[in-house]
Amino acid sequence: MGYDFQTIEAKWRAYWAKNQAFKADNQSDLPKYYVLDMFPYPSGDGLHVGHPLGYIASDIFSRYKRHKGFNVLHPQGYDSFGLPAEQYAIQTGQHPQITTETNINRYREQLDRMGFSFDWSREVRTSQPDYYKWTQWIFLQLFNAYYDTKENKALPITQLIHLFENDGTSKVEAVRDSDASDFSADEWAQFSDEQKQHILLQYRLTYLSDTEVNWCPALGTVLANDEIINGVSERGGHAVTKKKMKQWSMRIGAYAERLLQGLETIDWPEPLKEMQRNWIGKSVGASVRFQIQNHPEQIEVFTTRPDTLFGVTFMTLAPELDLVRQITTAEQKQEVEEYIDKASKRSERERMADVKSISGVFTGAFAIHPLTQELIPIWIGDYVLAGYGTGAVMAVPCGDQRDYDFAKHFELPIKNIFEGADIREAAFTEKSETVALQHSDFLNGLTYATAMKKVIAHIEAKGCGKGTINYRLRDAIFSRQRYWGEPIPIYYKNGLPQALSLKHLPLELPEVEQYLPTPDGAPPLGNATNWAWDEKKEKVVSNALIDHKSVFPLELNTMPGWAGSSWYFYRYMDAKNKENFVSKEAANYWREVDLYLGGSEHATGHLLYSRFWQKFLFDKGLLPVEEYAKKLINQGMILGTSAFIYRKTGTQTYLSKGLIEGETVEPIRVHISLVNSADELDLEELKKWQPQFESATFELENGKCFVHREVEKMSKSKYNVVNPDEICDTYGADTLRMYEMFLGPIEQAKPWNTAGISGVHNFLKKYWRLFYNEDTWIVNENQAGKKELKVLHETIKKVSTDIENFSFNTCVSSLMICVNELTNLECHSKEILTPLTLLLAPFAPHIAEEIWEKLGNTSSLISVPFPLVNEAHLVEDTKNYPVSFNGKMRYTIPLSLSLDNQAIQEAVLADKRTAEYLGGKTPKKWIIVPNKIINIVI
RNA sequence: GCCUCGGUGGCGGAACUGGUAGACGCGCUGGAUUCAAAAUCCAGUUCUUUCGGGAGUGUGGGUUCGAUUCCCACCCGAGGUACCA
Repeated sequence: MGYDFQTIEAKWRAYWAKNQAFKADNQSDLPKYYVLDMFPYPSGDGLHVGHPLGYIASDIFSRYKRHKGFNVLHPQGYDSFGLPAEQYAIQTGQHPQITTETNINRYREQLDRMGFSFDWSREVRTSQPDYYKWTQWIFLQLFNAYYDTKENKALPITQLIHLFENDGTSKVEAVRDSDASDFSADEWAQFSDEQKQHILLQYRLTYLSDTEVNWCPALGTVLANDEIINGVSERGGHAVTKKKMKQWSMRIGAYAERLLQGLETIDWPEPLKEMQRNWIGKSVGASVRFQIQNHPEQIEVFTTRPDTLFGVTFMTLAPELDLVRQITTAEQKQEVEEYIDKASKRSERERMADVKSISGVFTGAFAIHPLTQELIPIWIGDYVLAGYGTGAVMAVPCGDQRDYDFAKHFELPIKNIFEGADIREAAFTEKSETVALQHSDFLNGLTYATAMKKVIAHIEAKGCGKGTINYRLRDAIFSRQRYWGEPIPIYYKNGLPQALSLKHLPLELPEVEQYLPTPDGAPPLGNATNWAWDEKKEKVVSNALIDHKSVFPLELNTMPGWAGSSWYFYRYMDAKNKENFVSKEAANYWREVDLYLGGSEHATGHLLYSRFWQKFLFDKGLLPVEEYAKKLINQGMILGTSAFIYRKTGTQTYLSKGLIEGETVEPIRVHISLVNSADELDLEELKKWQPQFESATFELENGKCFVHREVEKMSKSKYNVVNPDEICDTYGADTLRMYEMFLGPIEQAKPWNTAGISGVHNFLKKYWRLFYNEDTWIVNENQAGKKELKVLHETIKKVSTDIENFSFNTCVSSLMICVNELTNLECHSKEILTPLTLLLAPFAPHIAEEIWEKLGNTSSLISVPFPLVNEAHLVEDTKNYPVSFNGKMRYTIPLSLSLDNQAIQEAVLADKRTAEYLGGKTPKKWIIVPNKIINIVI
């Protein structure tokens, strides 16, 4: 009997399912261990080979932990709201619910096939009402909370109202909108209900604000930055403009400091923490206010270098600031308008990437320097971004390189305030303690640190500024003009948002005819006819009934993708709970995720947002810990090979790869299944694939259209996914599992190729032959010899430490070496093979179970203890000469010997080969690395 | 541009804390077995060479008795860059 993986795998899959072998209990005497994967988005292409990489690793670890005697929680679910299902719906009219369900079923089949030890009784789907009920509930918790900076935590909004009633804003220390103003208790009492609501909105942790979106009029939809190439839409190449919209935001900024501090308490990869730190971008400095000449407004700037305040020779504003139009003089108006228009067509990313071209326009207005009263010209320039700080900078060309370049380019004055610094070629950007300030009034002669202190004290005393900490982190926009997302549980009364309450949830997604925005630009939910809130009946009713007395319009935006994924790990603990998002008992038992596995591409998205929600829910006393994942491992991405054709800019003409010389083109991805191995594109299939290609024209090479290939992240949206099914058919799931681990270190990104898969499959066949010779079971009861025991225990040691260190690729190598050696030793002793099977179990569970049963065990091996190393079997043979000569001047000493340097020198000198090498000379120098190596230098 | 990671044979990769670079697997070459093939097993396989040796871990410098490993500058690839998930 050969290694019949199909039969074996089917058998054990059925066995595990029937026995619910991986169901975790919320009560146990065993220590708990929670292993979490980032749940997949169920795309239409099915699971691709990149998904399992992390899932296999976490499964190996879960299985290992079970063998080590832990109560392991290893759940799985689906992040099932998202853009692709919606786009598919727009194209085909198919309800995303149906698409999603089909995709999930396919995913489940594929996941089951790979032998993952998931506890499916705890499955969650973010798009299911009984799940998003709680996502909506968390939204309401945020809506009903504000951030108190004195207590440094979120508090109920009712408490804030209380403070307002007693003392107005005088005793309030809270995070709020920058345009919020102060009032007294009397004033508060006299405000109308609407005014009060409006004020509270400036404090709530989720609030409404005006923000910009990418609007594509031709497609009639909002686009993600991802869907835009070279400023036009990826689909169809239409123009994209910026459009202002009232949107929900989340005050993540309130948690900036705690998100930063919390990183110190968790075992996450240092590079990932660094990315989050940089994303939060804390900088210490000062904000300074400049009065605009002949104008009531002031410009507030944030600077990390207030010590250079006397070096300011101009100011630069982001072109999109409203203020720009207000202050621009009549003479400059046209030039400024043109510049604003030009800048609005460039994405923020383009603007940041482009440091070479310097552009800007003078507004004609002047600011007054708060200390010298000098007039300072106000410019606009697109190197200043509206989103960072206040969108305005005080330019100090002698101390900042970008200001310097700007000044040189437009021949603006540069005032050197650094004594002895050479600024003929470049700015002096050092925070120097040796170079003193000059031409800086009361700061003259001071260096960085002291000047900073003194100038901040001075501007604070003068009331024109103060020392501040600024964070690069921006509040998170929470509205999406999409259909396939969680409805926001809000309705509008007199234009002000009103929250639903828990008993009204879930607020279920309404049916719509069209998944696109309405013709007048409202989000897709604007197409719903049953989307109004009857305050009296407390239910959703027809839009026709809206009377603005008791029936009101509901919110039309939905939540972003990250909403549902920001708390799902707690739902797994208690997935069926109808009363609570998670019960106290379940949360207190599992507490937190012990090991979280997922890609680093989520570093500043999901992994930051979920930490924010966690801290908020912790503040509310709803969760036991402030950080939800103790340890995190980033599995590297599996990269795919994408295919591109080129679209002539501004046309519907597509070019074959070889014809792009001298043309302005955008590369457009096409699905890799439409391309053959010679990189030739099937145009007929392409036209069927997406409507934009139906009427397009193609320029071909010898009648063929060739694609350009590029290696990048494997992703549905890049149309480059490879499916694991075929490999499971040909080689089996165990081979796929081991192969993906064998490919290389788990954290490293790697392009997918199947070239080496037969090696791993051969290993499993060879492993099988340790137990079977043709049809004969050849395991014997013989005692194992010294050599065999050494091989086994070396492998146990290596495999255990490697699993603990998540070094699964070297683990597989060790198992291969072990099996080779046992084959050479012709060892079939049960004493060796029984523990060896346990070493294999986490990696190739199906074959391990099968052999385990054949070895005469009556119960499944899932809960069998992992073998322990017996050091006694590892001892080296010490009869050899203590040092061995390798032909040059190097000697090595066996690891097991511990000699002091003196003894080593004596032993080496006693060796006759040494005498030969030295040829009568005396060693000049000894280099001795204990237990490793000796060099003799003559 | 900025932040993060990576670059070692024909290929995926190994090398623990600075100590014999290339473990393990693929591929390739030769052999055994076979009527033959598949499968399996054995040997070889960084490059170069006048067979003494010489060169070699993206490039160029540096530190060190010794560098894939540490430092500096650069080149190339990947991820993220705030509405893909």
